[in-house]
Amino acid sequence: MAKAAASRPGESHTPTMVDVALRAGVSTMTVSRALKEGSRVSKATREKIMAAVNDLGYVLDQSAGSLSSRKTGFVAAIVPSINNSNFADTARGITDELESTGLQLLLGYTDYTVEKEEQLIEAMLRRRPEGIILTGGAHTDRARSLLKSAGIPVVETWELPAKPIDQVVGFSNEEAMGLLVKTLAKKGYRKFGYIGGTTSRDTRGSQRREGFVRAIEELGLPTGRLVSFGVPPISIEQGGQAVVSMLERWPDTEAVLCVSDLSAFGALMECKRRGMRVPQDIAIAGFGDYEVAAFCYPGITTVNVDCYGIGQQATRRLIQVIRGDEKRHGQEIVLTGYRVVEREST
Amino acid sequence: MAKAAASRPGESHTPTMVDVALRAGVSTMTVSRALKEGSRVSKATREKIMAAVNDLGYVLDQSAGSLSSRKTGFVAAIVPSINNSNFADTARGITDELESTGLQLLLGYTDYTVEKEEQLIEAMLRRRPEGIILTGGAHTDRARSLLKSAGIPVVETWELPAKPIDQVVGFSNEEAMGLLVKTLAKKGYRKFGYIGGTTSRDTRGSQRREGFVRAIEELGLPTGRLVSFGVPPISIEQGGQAVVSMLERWPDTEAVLCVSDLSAFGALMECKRRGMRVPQDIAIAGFGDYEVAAFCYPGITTVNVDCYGIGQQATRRLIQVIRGDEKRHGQEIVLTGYRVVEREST
DNA sequence: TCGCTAGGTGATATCGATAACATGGGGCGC
DNA sequence: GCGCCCCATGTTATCGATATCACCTAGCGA
Repeated sequence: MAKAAASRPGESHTPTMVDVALRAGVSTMTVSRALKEGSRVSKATREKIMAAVNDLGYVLDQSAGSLSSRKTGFVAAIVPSINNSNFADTARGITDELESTGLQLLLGYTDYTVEKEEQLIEAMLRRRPEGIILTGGAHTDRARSLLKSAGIPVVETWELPAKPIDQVVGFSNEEAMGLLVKTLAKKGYRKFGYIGGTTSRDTRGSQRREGFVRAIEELGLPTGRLVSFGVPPISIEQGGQAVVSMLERWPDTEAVLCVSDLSAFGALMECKRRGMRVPQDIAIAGFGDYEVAAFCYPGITTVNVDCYGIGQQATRRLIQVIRGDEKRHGQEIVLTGYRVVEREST
Repeated sequence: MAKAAASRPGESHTPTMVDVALRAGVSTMTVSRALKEGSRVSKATREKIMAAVNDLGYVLDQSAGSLSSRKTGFVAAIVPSINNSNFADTARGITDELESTGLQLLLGYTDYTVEKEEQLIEAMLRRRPEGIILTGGAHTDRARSLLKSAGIPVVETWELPAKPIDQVVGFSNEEAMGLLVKTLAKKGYRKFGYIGGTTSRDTRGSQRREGFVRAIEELGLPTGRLVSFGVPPISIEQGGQAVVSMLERWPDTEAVLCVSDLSAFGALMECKRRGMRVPQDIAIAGFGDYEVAAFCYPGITTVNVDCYGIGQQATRRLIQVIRGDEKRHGQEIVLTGYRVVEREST
């Protein structure tokens, strides 16, 4: 009766499945089945087991379960920052979509650097997730190689990487920003300025800038009005400072496009503070359709991207592969929609 | 040599520690030690092992490690919503503080309901976290009992629960809102209104309302101007709608206090949209010191609470107990600071 | 009546790592 | 020169669950 020692009365330890099995008078295998839905255990037995579980306050140990079943039930997701509401929305899309599946999320933030991303990927792979969702297509070589040998489905999001690792759920930031430029050009604006961060750390930001530059060139409009300000992610405050610098250098700028709604909002508030009329004196537009852009006054023209849907769809793709519903046909790409939302600021 | 079968050439499987050990010509125990810093392995051996690790692309399996060491390296944290920047800041405080410790975060959202919290607690306890951080002091009985029998340190945050489970890192929402009222009363405002959500789901919101009501009574000011609007968390948009309803019912209201900066911002923008002057026609204040409150125009008077610090300190308390640096003396309470930040809106 | 099927349950062997103890070889003090 | 101790490493026994296969008992058709 060596095993029974585990349930020696008076000993206070976290109960295991053996304790439950002994108390219910069944084998651990039956307990295991009773606790997993969809397996065949007679009603009477299941009730006995549930009673024992409640009496003992037993909680299944998934670490142990993962080891023998070789399935951890984890999904990893890596976003640049959770303090950015666009990515927080994506994270929520992921979480909501995972909820019914019993999979659990491991979430990490890169602070917009590929080095931190690599560290996170390595740390998370130690937990043997069954799939992983990344933001963007920029990764270190080592990260790529780690992911490759992990042998799990990978979904890159929020961009359309030139060299996808596996699946992609995203959109072209370049095109989206180009569409915004064209929409505003149609309204008659001619002298466009752009506000973004200084480095290429934020690849989506860089792509938007490229989209801006290219669209301006295609339309034959005055070029070169680019203000870089601050390390990405560029904040509300920096948006305000950047617009000042824009107006000092190019006072006749008619429309300012910003890398995100946060900087656009900062720019807008700074202009209001200085008594400028928006859009009469200057038009302002952002990117991302943050809540603040919709409800501030004047409302900010922006590009709505389906943040929540990106998370949701990325997760669905992952689940399909994990559940084996689908043969893997690599490098599948899901395009998510975007649309320009015109508001009072332009 | 049965074990050697695991490294049979040509077989493609995820390498285990046995594979590394064989390749490096040492035992798995030595590999295990080499991969854990702070254990004594000779330099030569460690290099051989690292070479084997790199050759094979080996990644440690922590599920297995957790099982034998009986330490999972997980810390669980449960917040109402990650889409609220106050809680996102707390989450970041937790993450940052965990970074150097090798502990990994399991993050979950309750959507402001105790039922969902209970589910999350149960799901997370299956992963055997070494500690858990909760938001607030409202929990179901079952949640309390699950936590008790889990035998891990618990930190409740963001409030001062009447009946703490274990440790607490937070502040009195009631007092903080009271301080805001008193500060504004000192400036001469007399007719105060309050905007908050409709239900008690958001316990911090309820506490702030109580703090408001009590302060108004203590000061002998006109009472009763309370507008409840929307299911918590109340959004920017709802703040705008609520202020309209406030002004319809009590047009002579001098100062409107909102449960959070988001609703305050919505109220402010709605007033601007209607051409009202803030603070001359109406003063507006919020709670939480969100980024938007600092940089909108006019800036919103608010109560700054140390969101990031709450996460940081909660994590520190947890780590101290986990690391055993400290004997447990239950129900320790850490008060975090708050301060009124006066801006242009009042 | 027999055998066959299927549902319910149990016995055993792992999953991949680490704790705990065992071992062996050198350095150092007296 | 002897003995002790410490460092580096190996051996063995788990950690707590589940996959797999075996087994048993009804129920049912031929």
